[in-house]
Parts: sequence; C-alpha cells; structure tokens
Amino acid sequence: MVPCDSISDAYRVEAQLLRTFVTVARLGSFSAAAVELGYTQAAISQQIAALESDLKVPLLNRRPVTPTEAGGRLLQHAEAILLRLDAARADVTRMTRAPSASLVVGATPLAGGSAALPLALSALRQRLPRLDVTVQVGTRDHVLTSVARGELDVGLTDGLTAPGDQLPEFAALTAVCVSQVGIAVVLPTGHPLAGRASLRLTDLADARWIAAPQVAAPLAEIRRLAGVEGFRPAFHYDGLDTLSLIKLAAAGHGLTLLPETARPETALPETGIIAVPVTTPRVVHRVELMHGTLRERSPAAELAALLAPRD
Amino acid sequence: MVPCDSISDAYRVEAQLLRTFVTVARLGSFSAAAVELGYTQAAISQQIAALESDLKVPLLNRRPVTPTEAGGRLLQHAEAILLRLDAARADVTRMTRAPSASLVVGATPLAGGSAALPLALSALRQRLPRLDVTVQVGTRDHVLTSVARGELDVGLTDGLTAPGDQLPEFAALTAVCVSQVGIAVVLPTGHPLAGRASLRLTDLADARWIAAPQVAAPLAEIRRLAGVEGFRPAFHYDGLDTLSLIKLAAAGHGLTLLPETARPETALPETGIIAVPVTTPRVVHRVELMHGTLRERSPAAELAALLAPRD
DNA sequence: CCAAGTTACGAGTCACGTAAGGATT
DNA sequence: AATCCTTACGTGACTCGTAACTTGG
Repeated sequence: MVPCDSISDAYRVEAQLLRTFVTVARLGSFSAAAVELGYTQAAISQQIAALESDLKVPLLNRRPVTPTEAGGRLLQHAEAILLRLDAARADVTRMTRAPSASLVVGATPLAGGSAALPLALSALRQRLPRLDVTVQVGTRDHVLTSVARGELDVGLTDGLTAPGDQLPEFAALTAVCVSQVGIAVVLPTGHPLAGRASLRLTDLADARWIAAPQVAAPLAEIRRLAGVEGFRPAFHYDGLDTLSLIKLAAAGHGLTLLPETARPETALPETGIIAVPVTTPRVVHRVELMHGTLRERSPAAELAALLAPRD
Repeated sequence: MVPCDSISDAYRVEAQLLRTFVTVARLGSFSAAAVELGYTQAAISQQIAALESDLKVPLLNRRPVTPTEAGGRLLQHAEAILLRLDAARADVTRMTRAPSASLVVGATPLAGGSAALPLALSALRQRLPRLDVTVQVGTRDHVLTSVARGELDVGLTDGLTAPGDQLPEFAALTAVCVSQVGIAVVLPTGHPLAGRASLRLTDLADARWIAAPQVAAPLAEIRRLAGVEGFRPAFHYDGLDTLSLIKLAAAGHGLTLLPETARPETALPETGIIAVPVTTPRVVHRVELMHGTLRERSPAAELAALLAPRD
C-alpha cells in the first residue's frame, strides 16, 4: 500500500518549491508572494517550511524576510534552474509550432542603441520586406529571461568586460559577440577633467556618479573592474532611456560610463557635454547576441547571421 | 475552493517527471525505469504521459523506446537541470555539516594518471599527515555527477580540445585548467607509421582504432577535431584501465590516442610499442580540476591551490 | 502469443485553504 | 494594536497501485 517504505521522502526539492522560494526572496514577503503566485499565505509558509525541512537549513530570516547565507546560495541555483526549465519548455514547444513569420527582438538600451541592430534590421527587411519586426527594450535580466522563455526570438545584451574573457553559459543559450568598443565617461564641459584626451578609471573613483543600473554598468561592476573602492552614487536613475541619462550627466548630476560609440556630444550639440575615452584598465563595452535553438532559414536565424562578426 | 480556476495546470513540468523521463530514455524501457525508480510500470507510463500532455509533444517513441527529436532536446535540458538540482542540494547542505577531515578526490583514468595529482597529493600529505585521502577513478560523467552531488570534494577530468577554447560552465561548478599537453598515438613498432617523428591526425583516419570511450577520447570527438570521416572502431574496450588499453594497442588490435606525457613505451619496455606525437591539427589533452564551493582552509581547497597553475 | 506500454478505477496521501495562534514592531 | 508568519485541522485533488486491456514483434 505504502509506496515509499524503504527510503524516506528525499528529493522533495521540486520546481514549484523553488519558484515559491525565489518569489518570496524577491518580494521579501510571504504574503506578497502568495498574492503573486495565487496561493494563500499559509500555503507559502508551508512550502518554505517543506524546503527548509528537506534541506535541513533555514533559508530565510523572518521579519524582515531576507535570505540566510544558505538561502542566498540556493537562490542562485534556483534562478538558474527555473530559467533552464523555462528554456526547456520553450525549446521543446518550439518544435511543435509552425515557424512564425514575425520577429521579436529584445535589447538592453545600449545594445539596441548601438549601430549594429538598425543596420542589421535594414538588411533583413530588404530581404524580407513583409516581415513583421518588433523591438523590445528592457533590462538585461528581462531580455535574458524572455529569450530563455522563447518570448523573444533573439536578444541583444551589453556589458563591460575585460577584452579577452568569455561570458559563462546561460541556461543553454547561445551567446555571440556582436561588437566590442572602448568606453568613455560623460562629463559636463565645465568639469575639471573635461579637457583631458583620455582618462584612467581610477582617476574617477572619487567623483560623483550616477547609479543607472538598468542602462549603464552597475557601479559595483565598475568598482570591480577598476580594482579600487569609490564610485559612490550621488544620483539614482531607474529608467531605461539613454538620452535621459546623458542629459542628467550634462546637467552635472554625476558621471556615467558609456561605450565610446555613443558620442553624446554629437547627439546633444547644444548641451555643454563631452565624452572622454577611458583607457586604463583595458575594459570594453561588449554587445552580445543571445538566442536559443534557431530554426534554419527563420527570420531570427537570418538576423543572427547578419549580426555575427564579419558577415 | 478550487485554487486553480483561471489558468489551467501550466508548469506541471516538475523535477520528478524529468527524473523519470531521463531514466526511461537512458534505459530505453518503461519497465526497467520502474524497477530502478521504485514505481510500478503503470506509474511511469502515467508520468511520461503527463509530461507529453503538458508539453503537447510526443517525447518518446514506443517499441522500441527511443527519444523523439523533441525528446532528445528535452533530455539535454533535463540532465542539466537535474544535475544542478543535485548541486544546489549539495551546496546548501554543505553549509550545515562540519568541515570533514577527509578528502575524496575523483578522477578520470588519464587525469588521475597524469603526474599532477600524485605530486599535489604528496605535498598535501606533507602538510596534513593525518589526512584521510580517497581517490576514486571513474568515467568523466561519473566524476562530474559526483562532484555536483558533493560526493566528491574535487574531481579531475580530461579531454581533448583546441588549445585556446574554454569549456562551458557545468552545473555551477568551477573549472580550472591543471595541465595541457600534446597528444600522441600509440602504435605497435611494426606499424607502417611507427617510424615517423610526428603525424597528422588525418593520416590516421583510415586506420583501425580502438573505441575506448571511458578512457581515451571518443572516436566521434576525434573525428570532429580532425574534420574528416573515418576513425572507425575495430575493437571496443569498455574498461577504465589505461594500461590494458595500451596493451591492446601494443597487440595490434588498433590505435589509441593518449596524452604525450603517458609515454607508454617507457612503462612497457618489453612490448614493441611506440608513441608518435600528433602535431596537426593543434589539439591538446587538457586536465581540469572541477569543484563546487570550497570551504576556506579545507583540505579540498588546499589541494585545489596546489593543483592550480603556477603555484 | 508474449512482452511491454496504456487505460480504468479505486484508495491513500499530500498539499492546499480556513481559521486560530504567536511574535515582532 | 496591527501586521505578518506559523500551526492546526479538515477536505479535496492528485498520484500511485492493481488489474484489465491493447498493441506490436
């Protein structure tokens, strides 16, 4: 009668528990997670309790709800696992549906704003004039998640890295480098460093910075690359619009780091603004194309070919 | 009363279903999977049906049981997901237990047989004389799985690659390159090519090869690296012992590809055998150290430091 | 015709909801 | 006192096992 008699109920870590755990951790609240997931708050409590009793570690501190050290560790795994579950579903489901005639492209602001995407899309529309193209701009996280889920055919993301190193695999998504260019810091013309032909990143550690994590590189990332403390935020910009960010920098609210191809001074000639290249350390702004398995001869595959290096 | 009324039962892809699916696919049989998993065969049938009805794609052909195209795709994702689930469990659980005083190292035959491991272990035992060390030799797959599960503290795996390229991330495990050396083909002294100072891989495509996937590189991999067809198996060796494989090669049963450091002719001076370096294409035999999160000052961390390049 | 997967059906379990009970601010 | 999480308890859904059925070699 009883199926499980030998070994106890090991391996109770099921996907649903992880989904709940991630949601609770993100929202910092059992009740909010309950609303979002469509459970009662008691159910959430029970699920977290099940997870904790299975792993025999407290995962969340209560009041306020924050991940414990073990919980933080689990969070990283859980997010990757859930994303790959989505990717698996999208990947398998894709084989059923007829190849769609439309193309949905996602991009982070700076990736979509680089010259590569408009050029590639022009070439693509010349070959496929009737193609219905949608471009969606969002955060890096949003783009990656949506690509994994198959809601986007391809995604363009951007970020700062050392010139050489490869990015880690991400939920079985293919990543191709589209472009790599130097970086420049945006300064009001009145700024003491505005006259310089180039700068070192460490020279800017003590300046006032604009924290704009959804558009530019997070300050923590800049700090890591520079290898020194500093880069403290004097202003926070939570939007997704590059131009707004540049205008804030022009108005003297703080510095921001952009790819040197952005050339804000030509886009905004009337504002007293200048972009000074940053030469040390060797850091590049890289745009990457991300996609799951692409169907042969699909619009998405054609776009990927157009965006790939040396085409 | 009914919690799920709006949206139907989406997201039924739970870990248990994937475990069952992977097992069935591996064993090629519902009933065998039932035995292995401790279910009845009917339950397996129902689980697979649930998965297929959720994804709305047939995943397995029946009679004989083989993955469909969609099933093959899912299989890759599922294996990665399940492994990462194990890794998550191990990673989180590790924080609970006291740091163990023993060290369990896994290695593939050629990785464990390279000079690096014995040397590093000597140094380690000099520093920690009372340390209880276990070395376990298994297939690459077994080593990786066990490291992810936390059954092994660290693992050494080996394989052939182009000199530059990085290996993809694997279930959040850290991979460090321990050594990279050239490769050589093992020939009986009577072999027509035995006199050459070096060889190109393509010269060997039409030779008789020993398929020894658990020790040497799989022939399919060699074929891929050479870029030509051929490398057909004339003999199959399913064991894990390098010396047995070399003796088979010496006896003329076929060729095998080993790291040039293996020097079988010095290990077996009495047999008429010689190892000829393979120079084209540029392929190296790389040994990699794999591990999850290591505790500071733990034996495993010390060993990792000893094995890491330039220490 | 036998081996092996599917379907039908009943039963036990488990997970959820309701509601009452703490704890912390 | 209010908010938020936990615990207790009952019920319904779900998944598993038994067993009969079906299909392919």
